[in-house]
Amino acid sequence: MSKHYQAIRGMNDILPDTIEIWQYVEKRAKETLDLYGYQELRFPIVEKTELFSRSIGEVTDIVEKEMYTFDDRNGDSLTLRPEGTAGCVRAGIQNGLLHNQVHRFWYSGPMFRHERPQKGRYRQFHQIGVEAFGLAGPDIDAELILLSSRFWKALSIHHKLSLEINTIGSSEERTLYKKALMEYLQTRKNELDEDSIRRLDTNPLRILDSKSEAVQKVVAGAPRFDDYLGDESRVHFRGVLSILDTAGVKYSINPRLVRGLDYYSRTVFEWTTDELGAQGTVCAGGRYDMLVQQLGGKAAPAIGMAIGMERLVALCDDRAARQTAMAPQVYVVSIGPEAEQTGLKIAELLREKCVRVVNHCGGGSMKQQMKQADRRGAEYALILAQEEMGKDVVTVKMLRQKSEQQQVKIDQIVDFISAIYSR
RNA sequence: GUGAGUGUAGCUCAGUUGGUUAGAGUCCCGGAUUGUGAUUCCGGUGGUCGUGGGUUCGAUUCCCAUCACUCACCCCA
Repeated sequence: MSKHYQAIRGMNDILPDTIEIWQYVEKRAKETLDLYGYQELRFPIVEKTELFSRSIGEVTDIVEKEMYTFDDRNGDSLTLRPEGTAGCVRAGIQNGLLHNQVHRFWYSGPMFRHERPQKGRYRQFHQIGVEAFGLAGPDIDAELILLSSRFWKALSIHHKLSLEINTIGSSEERTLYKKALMEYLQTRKNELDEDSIRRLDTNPLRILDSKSEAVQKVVAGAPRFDDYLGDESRVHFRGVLSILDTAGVKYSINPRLVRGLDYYSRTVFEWTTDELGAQGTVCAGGRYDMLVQQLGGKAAPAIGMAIGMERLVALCDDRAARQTAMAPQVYVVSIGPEAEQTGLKIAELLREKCVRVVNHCGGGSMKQQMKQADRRGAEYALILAQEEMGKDVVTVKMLRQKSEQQQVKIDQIVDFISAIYSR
């Protein structure tokens, strides 16, 4: 046991049993994204380390201690992507897609962060990322939220999620506010807990969100971000909310909602659930108007969101997913070399007619083969053995309900079965 | 990185106040059913009790260390 190889901590195998739910979720995702005209994009899992440290922020936890970083053979520092936006923007710039253009993109795939695993948090996890470039108005912010909301409905988990939204203003407004906040907190430093004191230097905004009651008392008297918000940011935020109101999307404004990554500005939002323990954020996003320019492109407004697949899958009812499962329609049971050959031929002809057929391989008794047919969830067993070979027939047995099995001439069996499955 | 909990058959779990052959269900294989699955009945395969060390006449059980998993903190999707 201990000598067996084990998967890397926090990196999971997804087996056929649960892959059904993944495929169901992925299918609904693509359908929804198609409805809004978002185009899929694929880019590498590895990028230059600098791309991530510059875009995510040097002093964030992700960059400081969570990245899988290694040296390439030529000495370049490379990193397994901890999130998708940086790579997406890099790909967009490199291929000239973000120059005075409007684009709506999505992508999906694994991300890597070296964190202590727990429920809903893994070292290799999967995200669906959605990004829109070249649009500055509140309408695109709202569109992303509407899109996500429609996605939850498509998965029938709408009732399990609630939307929190906030604005964190422009980076100038945030810098001013951060300074005021830090000055205030310094004066009451002795009332803060250890975590909060550490955050004073790294991420003071996070202190607003502290779970400690004592810290919350301090926070209550802190300067309010609202007072630092400029007119443009204010109007933008109101614009987003008004579209959500018109569309009937419920939300709650959470003034303490702060995103962890440096590049966010203005609108930020999160869809959360209380069914997943401590990691309740299923989808989160926000605007990042400065990032494209910061990474060397021509300045372009942008907004994006990321959906955590593992968390989403955990929320989905697996019964819904199983309805789309692809059990074989026909299982071919054959005994003897002649029957095996005939069975193989019939299986191929049926596949020609788009019938899903599993051909029993490896021989064995009829009992064993029938057992496998049942196991695989097949609807029909086609039995070919000595008796059938002598009479040029195939025995057709319905496995999912009680009915008399019947024999069909070999030259008619393909039409017989494909007639059942043609609509 | 910090803390708590849990490691017994492929899987889900009992159990041993420290005592000689470690149990059940499930799965797999065989038989009842020499050509028929799912149900039922009978039998069988399968375990260095996570790993290493200590205490003891004797450790799966107690102690220490270590590894893994789980949950929470932190952080985040």
